[in-house]
Amino acid sequence: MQSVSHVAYDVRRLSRAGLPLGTAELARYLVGKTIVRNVGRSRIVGRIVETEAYPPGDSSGHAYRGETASNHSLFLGRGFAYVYFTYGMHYMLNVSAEEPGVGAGVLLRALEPLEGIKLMERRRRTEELVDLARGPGRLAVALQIDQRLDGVDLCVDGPLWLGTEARKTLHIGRSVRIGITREVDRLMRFFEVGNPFVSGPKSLSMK
DNA sequence: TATGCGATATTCT
DNA sequence: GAATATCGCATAG
Repeated sequence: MQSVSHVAYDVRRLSRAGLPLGTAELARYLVGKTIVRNVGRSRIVGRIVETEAYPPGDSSGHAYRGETASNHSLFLGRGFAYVYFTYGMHYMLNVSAEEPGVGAGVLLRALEPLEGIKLMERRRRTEELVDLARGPGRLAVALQIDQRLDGVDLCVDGPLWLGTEARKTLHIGRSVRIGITREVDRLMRFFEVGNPFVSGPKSLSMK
């Protein structure tokens, strides 16, 4: 029997012009879209099922205190990768939002694995499908993300890009964000309702 | 399902 | 020195 990881999905790159203006709008738009990681001759494809918006002026966002060497990618305009390292061991992958010169980003928090599942299993050291990319740290490991991908244009052919949806997206829910201590009440987290690959407590992902 | 803890490195105070 | 957009393992309910 053919393994799921060998199915080729017909996903095409999202164009920058097609990305909505506004950080929250982009975060919502990206739920159901795909992310494609080319590594060597193989590729990994995941369906984005959970995101968080960190809009301009939000004190929980990394761009809040202005542009620095480390958060530069958040200011490139929309559709670029912003990769950072936290908790001493985890990389996080964001998509920059807003116009060039304005710092904002969308954190990709969870994927539904579609293609390259064997590669993800190897990297994650587990064969538990729902755990491969559920949570931002796991997602980065599964996609082989590190600081070398910081600043990559996600709208051109290359090591990492955003793709069209592989299937219809049903209901998109909204909640507070996870793991932050400032601006905790803003409803800036988006997810596909009922999708088992969404991270966080179930109580946050009902609607 | 919830809560607690330790691991670990970069950034900011 | 403290905090951190987390994870995996432990234990309890």
